[in-house]
Amino acid sequence: MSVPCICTTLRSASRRMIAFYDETIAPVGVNIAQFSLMRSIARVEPVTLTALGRRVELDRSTIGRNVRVLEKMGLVELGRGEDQREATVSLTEAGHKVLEDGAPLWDGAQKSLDDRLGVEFMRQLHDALDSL
Amino acid sequence: MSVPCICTTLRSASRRMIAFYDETIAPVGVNIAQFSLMRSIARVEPVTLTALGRRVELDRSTIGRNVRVLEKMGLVELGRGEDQREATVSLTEAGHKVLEDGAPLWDGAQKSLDDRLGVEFMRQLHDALDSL
DNA sequence: CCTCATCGCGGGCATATACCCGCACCCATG
DNA sequence: CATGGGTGCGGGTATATGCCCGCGATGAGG
Repeated sequence: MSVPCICTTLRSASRRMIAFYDETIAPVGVNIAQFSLMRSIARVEPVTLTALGRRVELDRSTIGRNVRVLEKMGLVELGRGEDQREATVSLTEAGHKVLEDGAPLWDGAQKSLDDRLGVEFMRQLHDALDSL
Repeated sequence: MSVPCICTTLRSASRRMIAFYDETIAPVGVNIAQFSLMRSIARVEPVTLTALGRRVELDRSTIGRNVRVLEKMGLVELGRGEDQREATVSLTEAGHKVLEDGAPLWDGAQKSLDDRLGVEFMRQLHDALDSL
């Protein structure tokens, strides 16, 4: 009866981890969701909102809104694809700089978790979460 | 380099699991966050917002807002504690009914995951997430 | 009995996220 | 070349969540 469902446990763990990573990455001025999205953009820029959404498994409208916040921060710029319907996103120089500066912080967070819980454990957890 | 951090993986898994549970529990008219919160309330009602927040590790203001949504839905009712500052929450009859009706759905979701991934795997995953 | 630090809340602000609607654009078919 | 189905987006709506500020209630000291 008192056993919470895996969903609740997962949500809770997710919130804790987000807080941890947000704090870690804060010095460069973005949160982990933004940093993560920017990393995804960097891999395929320029990319349309829909394509990006499919890659990161987020609703297109979510991508659109999150990207607009990054645009206001001057970290990404929007453009037009050949297809006039498409809106494309690319990182600005400032955006690339944020990724560069954030990388060591991000690595540090990852490493501190690996140290605390073990690389093998983290790898297995990673695989387990992907299989859900 | 292409290895996403555990945080991203966790957030992604969390979103998928929320979608799955939301769909499962939808017939009773609430989402998994609300259902989960109501289960927590049921265990200790009546309870103050702050105390509830501490129990479920959510910010008090988040609790307040989420509870107000449930109140508008007629599933919980707010009251005053002896301490005039305190706002207390309890489930209404309708609220208890939702928990009752939702329980088998919730169990079904849990079971389908256990069947697909194995009880032992789920237990380990659960423990792993709690340790984060 | 009167401060003053503390505590509990509501409300403001910002982001993340999903779903739905309507508009504009593209292209294959007739 | 005209039309209609499909596609990409923006905007509206709603929930979840955190942080911060200010107000009112409490209670420990003086």
